[in-house]
Amino acid sequence: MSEHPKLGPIRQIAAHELVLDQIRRSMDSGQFRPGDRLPAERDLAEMLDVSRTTVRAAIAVLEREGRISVRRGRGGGFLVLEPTYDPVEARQELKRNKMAVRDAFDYRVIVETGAARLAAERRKAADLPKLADLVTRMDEVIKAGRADDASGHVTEFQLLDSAFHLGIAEATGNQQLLEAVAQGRQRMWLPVGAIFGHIEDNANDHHAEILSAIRAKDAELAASAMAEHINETRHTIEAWLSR
Amino acid sequence: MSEHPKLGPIRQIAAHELVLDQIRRSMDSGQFRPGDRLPAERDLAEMLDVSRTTVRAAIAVLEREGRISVRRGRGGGFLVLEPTYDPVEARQELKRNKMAVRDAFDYRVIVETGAARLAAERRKAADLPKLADLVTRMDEVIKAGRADDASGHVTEFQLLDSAFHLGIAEATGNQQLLEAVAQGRQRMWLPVGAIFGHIEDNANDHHAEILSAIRAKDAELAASAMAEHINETRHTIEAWLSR
Amino acid sequence: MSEHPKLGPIRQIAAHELVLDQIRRSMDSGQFRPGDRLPAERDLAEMLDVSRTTVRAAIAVLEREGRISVRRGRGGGFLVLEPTYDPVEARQELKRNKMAVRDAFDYRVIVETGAARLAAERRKAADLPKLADLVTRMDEVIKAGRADDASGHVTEFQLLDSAFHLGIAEATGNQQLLEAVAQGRQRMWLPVGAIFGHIEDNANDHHAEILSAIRAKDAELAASAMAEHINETRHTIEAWLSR
Amino acid sequence: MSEHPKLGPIRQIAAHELVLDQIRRSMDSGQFRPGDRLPAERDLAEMLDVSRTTVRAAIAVLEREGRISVRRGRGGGFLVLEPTYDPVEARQELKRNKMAVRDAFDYRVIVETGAARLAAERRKAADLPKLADLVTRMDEVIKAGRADDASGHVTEFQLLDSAFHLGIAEATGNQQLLEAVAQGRQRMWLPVGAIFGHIEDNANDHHAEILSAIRAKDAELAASAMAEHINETRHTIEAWLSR
DNA sequence: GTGGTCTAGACCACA
DNA sequence: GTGGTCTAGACCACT
Repeated sequence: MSEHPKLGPIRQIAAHELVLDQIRRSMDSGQFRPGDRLPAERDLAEMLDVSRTTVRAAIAVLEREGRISVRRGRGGGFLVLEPTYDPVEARQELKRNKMAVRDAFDYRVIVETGAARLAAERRKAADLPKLADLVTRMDEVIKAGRADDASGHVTEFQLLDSAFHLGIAEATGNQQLLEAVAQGRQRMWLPVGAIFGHIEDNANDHHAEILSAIRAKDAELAASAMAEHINETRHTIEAWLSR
Repeated sequence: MSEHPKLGPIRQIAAHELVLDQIRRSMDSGQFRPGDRLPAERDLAEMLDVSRTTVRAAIAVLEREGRISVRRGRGGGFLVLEPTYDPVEARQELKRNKMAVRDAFDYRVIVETGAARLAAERRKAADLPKLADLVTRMDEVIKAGRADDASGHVTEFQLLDSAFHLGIAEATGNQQLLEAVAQGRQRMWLPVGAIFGHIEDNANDHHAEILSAIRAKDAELAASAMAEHINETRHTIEAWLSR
Repeated sequence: MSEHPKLGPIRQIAAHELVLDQIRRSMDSGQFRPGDRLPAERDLAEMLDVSRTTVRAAIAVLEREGRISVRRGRGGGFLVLEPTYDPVEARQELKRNKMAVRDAFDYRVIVETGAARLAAERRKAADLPKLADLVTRMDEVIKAGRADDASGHVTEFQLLDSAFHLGIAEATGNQQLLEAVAQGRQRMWLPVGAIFGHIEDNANDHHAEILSAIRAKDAELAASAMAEHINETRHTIEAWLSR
Repeated sequence: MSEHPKLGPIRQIAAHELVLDQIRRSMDSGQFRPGDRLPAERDLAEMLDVSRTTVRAAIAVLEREGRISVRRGRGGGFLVLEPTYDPVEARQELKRNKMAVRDAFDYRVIVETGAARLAAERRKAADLPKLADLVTRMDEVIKAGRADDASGHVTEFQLLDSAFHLGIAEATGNQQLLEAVAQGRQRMWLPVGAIFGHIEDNANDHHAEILSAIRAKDAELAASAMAEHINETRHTIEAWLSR
């Protein structure tokens, strides 16, 4: 009945390391992809709220790693390069990714299913319109054929989808849960690199079902619908990873 | 289907702030209580892996806050003081704590129940002896009457209990889940300050039940036993908070 | 027995300043004279291995100084203007130049005489044909009457002459000496502005004499012939400066 | 008769490169030797008139090269390390050094002998006392036995000696010559690394002889005494290099 | 309008 | 009092 915080070693991380992490993660997660340009040095500095010097320290590492190429002058910038391909490395990477996907979905199923159940119990009337609106808009996107995007960029559908799942977590009124859901979704994308842009045909049907259960305050139905929904995504992604 | 990591502001924290946080948390969580002495400066420095200067910076803040008293010479050290009592502050604090406990237990129920279910499905034979041993040792502690401890210090039972819950998470083979369980337990204790040392009479019965379900690979039983166990702790703590 | 390099201030010079210096020096030394056009911006940029922007920065200064006039469009370019004449300034300039000429020739006499002596001692057989060829070609130029050139441009004779003197320095096998000779010759021309194109009648006789001494490995003769040769040039130039 | 300055490529050198050069040269020339500490970062910055950042860029290179070791905290600093010894490299280095010494002395003999001759011709009465004083002081140093110094640091004698030779160049009234003498002396020390601290027994006798010739305005005697003096140093150093 | 470099000053952690 | 890091701003060269 414990698990007290003990006094453990302090690890201070240099700001430029943090910057490096963030940029790397952004590239890994497909926010910036080969052929894209990173924001200008000055913009990165502002977005990250650090000085240009600090940004440069991180950029220098990325350049040495061969992940970006730096060009000067107008129209220059940081060009995201194709990752160098090493078959052995790639196989290990795939294996690591499969494990990561498994872990991430274990976590998502548990956390989001729990969140859906709790949301069904605790949701306020005011939580519903926002969620309903998101479902409607996702429907429109799908009908307009804008859902599939081979480009791998963050699609309109993905943004709406994300807002829906986080919206449910928000309806639980539990901040910790909201963070956990966000984290779970983030980790899900890391190994996939967001290159994956496919949407299951019935994804939004699931959303509607979940919403309906939450509206009806049917906790168990909300939970099971969410579980089914996430597991479907899981299978799609696992199949894609093994393609 | 999104939630990409975006580039957000970097926040670097000075080492002495981190030290300060850790010491504060240790005092808040009852690891060090009024009348105790903190470890010597050099020991703190070594434990935290920072220089003595840095420790001093943190200590100075605590002294200014009146949370510790610094005494020099032989028999000196850092004496933890009684927190100053402010009734308004205290009431707000209580309210905040109730919310925090609610959130923490929401989270624990979801995450640990999910972990128990998964552990029942995935556990290997090798995972069982360790868990069984912990249950046996907790039994001994209880029978020896060493379980209750008004001192607020980390008790033998708490350590074993913690090891048991984390052991289950470990049996899922999912690192992310293990971290989530650890985090949930840690957050549970923050608002309680670990001053609370009471153990429910039947806590270890629950443990045995959970273990038995996991051994039998009965996922649903493991999940429900875990849920019941955590909810019981929840009620005990909520009652104590409202005392 | 010392004179160690000490740590002194670093002075970094902007690229456009260096460009400015070079262009100015070229004009001062008569490589470009009033009425001439400087090479086109893109050509200057290429010759100097800098960007056009940088060249423009230098050009802008020259224009402000009234040393060139910038004309746009076809037939445009950078027209080198007549330097504005100021009698007081001119007299001071002359005096400065006389001193500079004296210093430069002190240096040349010392360095090139030493180089000639050393060349006579160390020259390899392979060094001789090249020097002999240069003497022959200078003879031809003189006989063809192409030696005198009032235009102030770098003449054929001057190029050959320079190659001869540097060739001797090269025959010593001492890089430092070669640099010193090149530097001495360059400094000699700075104050004269190369407007001076007169060649002493017997200049090439001296060259032949020096070469002969070097061929014979007669160090003292090589040295004295070189000294006499340089001193003759010195007198010619000093006379011209006082005209 | 030319050697005009032509338009050649501009090479802008980053400030930190210049800093690097200076520090390296200082170490190569023995101003800072293994076991010494370089001046503190802030002091270097001030001495070199650049910012600490710029100094650090240079220091980082030296550290990567393994030429210095960086220590933090009071009493820390930049420790000059023993150069790593590589026998093949060392032999090549020796050969390069022998050539460099030969070149440097070729140059010194020529330039300083010329300077001595010119000084004898042009010296003013006011030039003599300073030179005489230096000779006297060197005598004292020798008699006091302070001349030899195995430590390799810049010795008192070396400083006086340097001042004497430069003083002669100064007495010619020719700035260019003064620079040339300074440069020659500097280059002489580079390959030797100033580890060499031996003084020839009769070094100061030579000085006295040279001074006496200059006082007497005997140009040829001044020249020949200087030549003999420098050649003696040359042999000493060449012998030392081949030890 | 991009990256490249430098500056001056500050705060920090360290010994 | 040392090096380690960051900041805010500036100027520069390039495209």
